[in-house]
Amino acid sequence: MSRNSSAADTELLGTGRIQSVERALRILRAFTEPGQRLTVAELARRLDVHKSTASRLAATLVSAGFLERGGENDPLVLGPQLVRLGRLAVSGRSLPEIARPVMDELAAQLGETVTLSVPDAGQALTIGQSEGTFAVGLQNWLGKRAPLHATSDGKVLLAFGAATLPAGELSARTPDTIVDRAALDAELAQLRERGWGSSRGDFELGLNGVAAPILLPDGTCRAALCLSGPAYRVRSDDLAALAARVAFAARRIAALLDLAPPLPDPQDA
Amino acid sequence: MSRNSSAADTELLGTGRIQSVERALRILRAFTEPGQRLTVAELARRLDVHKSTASRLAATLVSAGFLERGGENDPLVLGPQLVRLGRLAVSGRSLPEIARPVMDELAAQLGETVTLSVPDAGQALTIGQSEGTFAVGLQNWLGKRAPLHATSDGKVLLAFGAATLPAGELSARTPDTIVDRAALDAELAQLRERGWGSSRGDFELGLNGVAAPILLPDGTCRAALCLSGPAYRVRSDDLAALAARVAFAARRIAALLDLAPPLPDPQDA
DNA sequence: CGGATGCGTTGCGCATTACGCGACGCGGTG
DNA sequence: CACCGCGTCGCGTAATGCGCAACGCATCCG
Repeated sequence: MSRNSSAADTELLGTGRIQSVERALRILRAFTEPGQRLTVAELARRLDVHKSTASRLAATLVSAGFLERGGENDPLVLGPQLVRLGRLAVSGRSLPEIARPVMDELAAQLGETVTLSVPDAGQALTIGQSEGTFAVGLQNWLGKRAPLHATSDGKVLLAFGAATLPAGELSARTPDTIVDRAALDAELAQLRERGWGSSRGDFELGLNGVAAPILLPDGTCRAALCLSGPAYRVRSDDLAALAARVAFAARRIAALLDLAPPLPDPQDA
Repeated sequence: MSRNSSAADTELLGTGRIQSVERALRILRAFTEPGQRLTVAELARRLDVHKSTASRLAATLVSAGFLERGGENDPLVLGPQLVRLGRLAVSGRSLPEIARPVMDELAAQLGETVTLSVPDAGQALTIGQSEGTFAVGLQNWLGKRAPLHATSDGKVLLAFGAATLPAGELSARTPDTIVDRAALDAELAQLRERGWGSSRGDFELGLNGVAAPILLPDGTCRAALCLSGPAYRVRSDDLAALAARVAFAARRIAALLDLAPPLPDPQDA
């Protein structure tokens, strides 16, 4: 019998991996949209296996709570067990790991590169980056630092008290960099008011960006989520609209962070 | 060969379920604590299979991103794929489903019954319930309604604007029920201030409760999370401490809710 | 009304595949 | 250095999961 001899089965399974399990997991991974419903036949097509195989895989996943069906037959949705495990999986993961899926989604939707920064040694340290879809875009900035007063994310970190400006002169990266502390304070006040920060060529000419804070429930700022791209795509007129999307994603990440620890220490009443 | 002939394998697999997949999923379900790390040998023991089998199952789960290992070998933790799927799984689930795991955890920790209520027709409708561990406790209240002014969750819904009191006299469920509207308003104001509500025998003599709001990011109140029990266990002196736990769990649920929809509608810049 | 299409499930029989076994390499401990 | 426990890897076997096809059930349409 040739069984499932179809070409290379997408990714030929390496040493010591179990076929049926890989297929089951590929069923789970087939879900990409929230609230998505997939039929057995559809899954069979995607996995390139027989209906019956997909049916049995699905039945197994359902009985373990990883999938769920609305009625007796037909629609498959992600199950409650995944809610539980998702909650657990978030714990013990670092901020960039938690933020990654959301950042990827945002970068894919808007096409521009998204970065995640935290304060470090008086600068903004980039600890996460999701590439956009354009050929022209932000270089790899992971692990690099940028001045707080000349970037959108740096300004956010300043405005929300996550970072403080080192003493001394404010260096001028470009002619448009804000070097006057009073002017900077005014911009930070406005930033705090509207909830997001921007940068228009003040770090590098032709580079624009918007950033929003990732706020913990107690109001402290944990990091800044930033979207940047060339000024001819990330236009000044669009900054507000983009900022809304970035701020939304930032709140989503904050919500994920809030899930991290379980309920508080076990001391009863 | 007897293969894995060990007794009944916990739950004997029904019709058309796939053994290896079930085992793989049982590995995932073995994780119950946040940040938990399990070794291959430990998993083999729990599943009652040979080390090599557990190793192969784990390898498959790792290669699909459902598990992850710190170093080359050794520690297994839940993987990033579960973070992604957990986020998706939350979407399209109803509030009680989302809240369930958190409520169960709280009920198990404190021993008392936890309920979830939303406003409905001028009353508080209970849409979720996790039983406590004591023999004496709240009866099944699912689907039932209670007056807004005489319960802790009802007061929360009132105070946070999720519900409005129907016109007319406030009925006295017990001698301790607040029937004076001015007195009620005063209590609601205080409730809003401190963030949680209580009820001491004003719904039923001997029954105490504390409740906290489940607040959406925009500040609106979606539901109330309530813990209740007999007054000799849920003592007046302990209400504040209990309320802190309930409020914490409520915020956790709110965070889960905030994950529900994906990023906003696809309209680009 | 009934043939046709597409869905999901179940029984069957075969051989693929996943299993248990044991060997090996490693790291920590007495 | 022997010992233990860990994780992985070949091997050979047979148990198991697969494809096949038949069935029941909806929906659609001539």
